[in-house]
Amino acid sequence: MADVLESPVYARIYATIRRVPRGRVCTYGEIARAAGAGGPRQVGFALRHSFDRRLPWHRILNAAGQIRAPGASGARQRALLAAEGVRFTARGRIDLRRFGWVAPWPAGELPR
DNA sequence: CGTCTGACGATAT
DNA sequence: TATATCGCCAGAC
Repeated sequence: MADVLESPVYARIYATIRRVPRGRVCTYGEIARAAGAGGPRQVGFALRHSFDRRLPWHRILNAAGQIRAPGASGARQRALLAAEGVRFTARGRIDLRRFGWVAPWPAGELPR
């Protein structure tokens, strides 16, 4: 199990994702910044390889407020979000000004 | 090492 | 608003 996903950076990525509140959403880029990850694509990688990790993975969208999860996951994501009260625009996007959540402080650090 | 891929993001058009 | 392009970066091989 010497999985790369067990490294500290992934632990921070997952920890940050777990902080996204129900009914709110966050972007790949914001998670990456707050977790001190290499970048948005690393967050995508983390999610793609994270079955069964008790993560609110469906609350992660791209910077345009669009679902980027591939295939069936996309439809599932949309349903999960709708179930938490997140509303979509007519063209299937989410208004980040309204549902967006920004990490208050970087993972690992505490406010002072 | 070099090359390719991708659940990204910013910018130009 | 949509598409094209480029920058970015971890992993896979």
